[in-house]
Amino acid sequence: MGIKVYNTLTRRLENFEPFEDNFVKMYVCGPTVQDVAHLGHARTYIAFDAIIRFLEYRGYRVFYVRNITDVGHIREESGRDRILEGADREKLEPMELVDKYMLMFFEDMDALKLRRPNIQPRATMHILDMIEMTKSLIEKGYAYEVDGNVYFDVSKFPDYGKLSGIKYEELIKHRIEPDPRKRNPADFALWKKAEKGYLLKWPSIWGEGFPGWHIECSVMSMKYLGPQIDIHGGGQELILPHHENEIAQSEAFTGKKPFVKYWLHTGYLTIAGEKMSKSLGNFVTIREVLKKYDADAIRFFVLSSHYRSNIDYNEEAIKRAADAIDKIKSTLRELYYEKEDARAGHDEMASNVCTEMKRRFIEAMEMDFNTPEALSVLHELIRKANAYLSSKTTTIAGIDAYYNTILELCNSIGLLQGFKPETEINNLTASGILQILLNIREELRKRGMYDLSDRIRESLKEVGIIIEDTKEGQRVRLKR
RNA sequence: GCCGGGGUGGCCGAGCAGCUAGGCGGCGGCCUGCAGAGCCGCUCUACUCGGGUGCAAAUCCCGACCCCGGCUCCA
Repeated sequence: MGIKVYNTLTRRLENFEPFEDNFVKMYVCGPTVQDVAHLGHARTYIAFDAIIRFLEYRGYRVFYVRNITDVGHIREESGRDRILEGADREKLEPMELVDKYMLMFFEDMDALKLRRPNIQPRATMHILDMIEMTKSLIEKGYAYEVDGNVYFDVSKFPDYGKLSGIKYEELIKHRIEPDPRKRNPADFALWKKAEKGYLLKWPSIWGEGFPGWHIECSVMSMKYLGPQIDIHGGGQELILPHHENEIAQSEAFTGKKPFVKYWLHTGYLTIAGEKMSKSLGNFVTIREVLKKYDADAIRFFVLSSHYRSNIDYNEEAIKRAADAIDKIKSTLRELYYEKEDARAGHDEMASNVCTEMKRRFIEAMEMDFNTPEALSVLHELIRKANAYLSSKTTTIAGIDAYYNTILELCNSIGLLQGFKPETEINNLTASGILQILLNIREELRKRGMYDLSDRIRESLKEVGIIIEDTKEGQRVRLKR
């Protein structure tokens, strides 16, 4: 059937067909590393991670670039630079600050078990490329220099607004006072002159300065992926002006359209209904959440909404996600245990159920990566697997079918990476002392000395080891 | 002001013309020494409001109301 994606550029669902067969060139806008990453960042990068993994699961090869923005960008209303503000705040050199938070960002991404990008280029390592591109845009007549600043002339690019749908009349009536040196209020900076005393600056033919915000993504995308790419992603707030400007610069520079075939944008992570953001101060950092919930729980939470919708973060929602993950693990564990007692032979029923569930899961994911629907199929599969276990008519083939299908589908969107009940269990039972306790407890239960056997169960629970009594004997697992 | 995206059962959240979404919570039953886990059933024909077009509308059209976001740094 093939994958369909919603393209912000056309505002409709399109068949996904990369420029080159099964090779996908993908760029996602990375963070400005001036502070600790929060759950809003996690939302976007997890969503794209699931998309990438699913594409790979379906046989695509994905070359993934995500940048690091380590050049400060001036906030027009305050005239201040975010990285310099951070450096002031923490009494660090600007590059020292950037290094610190970049490394922390990498740690967070790893802790969330995200597939690493093939390249994570830093803006500061591409200043020369940005200067070159800016020069070329001036030569081609798309940009002009005034007093050490270079602006892109929006009037020279008639396609401007095609991504965001903004109209020219709207564009020129800005809400904040535009720089009077611009020819047109809609023009945006490619290069800014550094005022005296400004720390982050580089020499150029226009004098000392620093690049405009948008140029870095154009440069790094084209440098590592070529003039035209398949997918460019980011949060919805980047559509205008960031992505709109990227299109203008890049297409003006190469003359090739489209710069990006499919534009994908994620919804916001909200908290109490409002967008989580640095400036509102209503953020929760990734590492804070990771102290209480693991990567799977956070991922499940994110994927239980569609990537284009907003998700509201609250304790209850993430708790539910963590419970859902536990439930899946518990079923996998049961399947693992049951395999020992299962009969040999074929199991057409089980295998048919698994094939059908897998088909429906893939179908949901192929429809613009509908993870909530895919997860509902996964839930159904779990329920069917549990019912199968209850039926007591299990075969090794049937157990394998359920076990492998569940794990395969989870892995296809990055859930339960590396999960192995056998190692989890072996590690536990490998402990000789635990085994002795279990043996004693079994004996006590045979003799009906439940007060003592329950005490052992309770005490082990206190140290994080859960014992569950079943007809087949005691089962052990670790508390979350 | 202009431009987007929304309003679905107690809560979360898919569906976007006809076919049980799913989860959580609650209730009842089964299983169990108890606990846990699980199974079965019910809660559940719910879709902001008012018109309209269809044999048929949560889904399409028109009009209200409300929420969130972009137009300023932002994933």
